[in-house]
This record gives sequence, C-alpha cells and structure tokens, in this order.
Amino acid sequence: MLWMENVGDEYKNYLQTPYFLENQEYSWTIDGYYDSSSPEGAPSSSASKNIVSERNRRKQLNQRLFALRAVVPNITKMDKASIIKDAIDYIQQLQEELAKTQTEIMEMESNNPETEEQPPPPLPLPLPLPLLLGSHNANVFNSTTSSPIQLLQLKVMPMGDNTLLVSLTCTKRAGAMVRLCQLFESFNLKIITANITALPGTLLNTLFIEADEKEKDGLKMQIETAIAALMDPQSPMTS
Amino acid sequence: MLWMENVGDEYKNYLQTPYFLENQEYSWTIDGYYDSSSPEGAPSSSASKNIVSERNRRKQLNQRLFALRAVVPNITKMDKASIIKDAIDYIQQLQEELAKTQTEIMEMESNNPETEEQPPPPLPLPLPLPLLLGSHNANVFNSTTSSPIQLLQLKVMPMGDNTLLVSLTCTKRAGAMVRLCQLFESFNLKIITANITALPGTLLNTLFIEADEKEKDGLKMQIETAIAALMDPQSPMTS
DNA sequence: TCGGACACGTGATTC
DNA sequence: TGAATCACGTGTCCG
Repeated sequence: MLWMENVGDEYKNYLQTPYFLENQEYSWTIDGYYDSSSPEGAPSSSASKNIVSERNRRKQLNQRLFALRAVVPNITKMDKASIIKDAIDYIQQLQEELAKTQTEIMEMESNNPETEEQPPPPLPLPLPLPLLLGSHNANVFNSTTSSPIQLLQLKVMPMGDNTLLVSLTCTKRAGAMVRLCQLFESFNLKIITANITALPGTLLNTLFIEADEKEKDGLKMQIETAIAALMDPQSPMTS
Repeated sequence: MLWMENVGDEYKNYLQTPYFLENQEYSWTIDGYYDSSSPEGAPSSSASKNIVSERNRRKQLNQRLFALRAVVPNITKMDKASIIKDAIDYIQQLQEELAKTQTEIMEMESNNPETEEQPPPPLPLPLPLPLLLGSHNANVFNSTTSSPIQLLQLKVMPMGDNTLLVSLTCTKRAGAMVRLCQLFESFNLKIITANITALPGTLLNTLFIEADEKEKDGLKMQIETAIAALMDPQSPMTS
C-alpha cells in the first residue's frame, strides 16, 4: 500500500465532493513560502494558480491509475510502475485469448455449417466475424479499425517438401497488419518463414508453412475461410 | 507529443551511455543549495544519490507508460492521463468481447458435443465463465505471453530525402509480430514501406519513414525508447 | 543507515 | 496571456 495511504488522504478530500471547495487551507504556506505575496484582493497570485493546477493534475493521474488497477486482476505489487506493467501483461493475455477463442469459433462454424438451424430465440446470432476481430465496437472514432479490408488476391498452394505457400494481397487499412499477424499467430502453424510488406496502398503477405500431405488440404481450407471472414464481404475476391 | 520531446532530452543522457557518469555537473548547485556539503572524496553526496534515484524512477515509469500506449490501439491524445484512460476502456472492451465469444463457444459445444475430435491440439478448454473475469492469473498455458522479447539489433538512421530507416532484429516470441505492428501503427508515422520477415528463431523488421530534418532526431529517440520499453530489460541491447 | 516510493512546489514549454 | 502538461529536485516516510 505504501503510497496509497497518502493517496487516500488526498482523495478523502476529493472523491466525496465533486469538486474540492476552498482548498485555501489546503495550500497551507510552507514555512511562509507564499504568505508574503499578494497582499490580498486578488488571491490568485498566478503562481499558486499553478500549484493548485498541478495538484489537480496529480490527483487525476492517480485516480486514473487507481481505476486501471481496479480493472486489472492479480495486481501483485501496488507499485505505480508495477500497476502499469501488470496492465500491459493483462492486455496482452486478453488479446491472445480473444484471438484463440475467435479462431476456435471459426473452426467450429466451418465444421458444422448446419448449426444455423438451431432454435432461433436464444441464438445470440453468430456474430459476423469481421466485426468481431476488427471491433472494439461502438467505435465512433474508430471507423478506421472497422473500415473493411479488401482482399485483392489469395493463393494457398501446396509445394512439396511438406510446405504450403500462402500468398496474400489486400488493401492496407489501419490495424490491418495487426489483424493479419494475430490471425496467423492464432493458428499455431509451423511457420517456416513469414513476410509482410506494406506499400503505400496495399499489403503483401507471403508465408511458408510446414504441413505434411494429409494436413495440407485442411489447412488450405482453414486459411481461406479465415481470411475470407476477416475481409470485406464486398471484396472482389470473396464474392 | 509535447512531453515526449522532453523525455527524449532525458534519454539522450541514458540510452547512449549505460550509466551517465559524473552527473556532478548536472546536479548543479541552485544558488548554492548543496555546494557546501561533502568537500569531495566520497562523491556520493547522499543528496544527489536521491536525485539520480528519482530520475531513474521517473524514467522507468515513463517507459512503462509508453509501453502501455504501444499495446493499446487508437490512442487519441498523448496525454499521460489519457493514455491510462484509453487503456482502461480498451481492457473493458476486451473483457466484454472475450466473455461474449466464450459463451458463444460454450453454447456451440453444448449443441455439438462431437466437436471434440480434436483433443490433441492446443484447445485451451473454454474456461468457466465466472473464472474468466477474475482470473488470468498465473497462466500455466500462457507463459508465452510473458516470455520476453530480446532485442538483438536496432538501428535508426537518417537517410536524406526526408526519410528515416529503421532496422530492427529481435527474437521471435508469441505475439511479437502483433506487438511490433501495434507499436508502429500507434505512432501514426508516415510509413513509406514496411517489411517484417519471420525466420525460425528471429524477427527482421525494416521500415522507411517519411520525416523532415527537424523531426528526425525526435522520431529516432521516440522509436528507440519505445522499442526499449517493449523489449526484455535484460536484453543484451537494452542494458 | 541506506534505498525505494511517494507527493509536493517550481520553472519551462507549448498551444 | 492563460491554461495545461511536463520534468525536475526536494523532503519524508517506511522497510
């Protein structure tokens, strides 16, 4: 806890009241640092304005940090830096798990296309996948993320020597590279070599995957469907 | 950017030299505050020890904050408080989506119990939902996420024609590519061309960035610190 | 006693 | 100017 106690002391005055009123007693003079100036009248000595401003800034920053700590489970140390670090790790865990579960859903859907004729009522409606991966939804500002990626070209070719060549071209959108990387990483493929090149307008992607003869067809299908799901439904390729 | 420039100024003294030596000139006497004590001999004036300590603490905290910003997409304002706030919102979005997808998986599985024909693959076993929000603790399976990325080589070189060349080599870890992409996308750089190549053990990254002469130094510093923050602290490069 | 973690007041900078 | 943000040095508390 250490510093939180002090923070608590600080918040005791703030959190309960929307705004702290009259903190003039709070800005007590340290050994008469500032008692001299400003005989009175205009109490804002313009220097102590900065003081209170800075105080509020620190307060807000600590509040936010506190809120962050509340959202992240398993905070080990209450250290400021540790809180941020734990948050980072946690975010990465969430991202990874999300990618995993989503690809899992995709696999299940592709394996059981008949799942659509189930009882309509409960059915939360198998979300359109592109929306899922790209989401962080309710994005007013985030139209970039949800802006569709257009698939320009996709080839998945067996190559002999137990390798599969994937060649992909698509339009470049904000977050496109991230989504592509997440997609392929979530596959848990044996990637021999992967290469992504971003040109001004487009994204080129080439990867060599290790797969024995039996796996190839399955993998090919899997990749194609996953990519198709990630891309714009109106894309020239997916139509 | 605002405050990052100052950070750059701060790092100018750190990143290039393992430790800044002889900061006695740096701890210049403010109107002769501390000039009196410690004639010499023991250079650690015990007061300036605190100064350097505090400096490092601030540095680390900013690094962490920067790393946090790298993990969260769609950072709007570079404000410290805003970074934390965006991170909080993002975490809540992730938690929500994860809960959705996992319940979806559970429903699908309960409807199609035969989908278990794939026990051998990773299949992380859909967690019981209540465990979801609270947990993510001590991930047995997820040691990959926390496995550190080691920075093997980093060069940021001005190139004339208003371009900056970034050449990066690091060890390949799960999520490494995703994190790298997020990092660079979050910069909002004018990327002329980017290229990521994944080899069995390592990750090669080359990008050309458009930046006029004035920006170059700032960008260079910014990138170096961001990368350093993303990488393993014990990495041979960051030491 | 030494070091780590913190809040504080201050000056600088930027818009 | 004026408000906002930051880094800095400092004193203090605690293990």
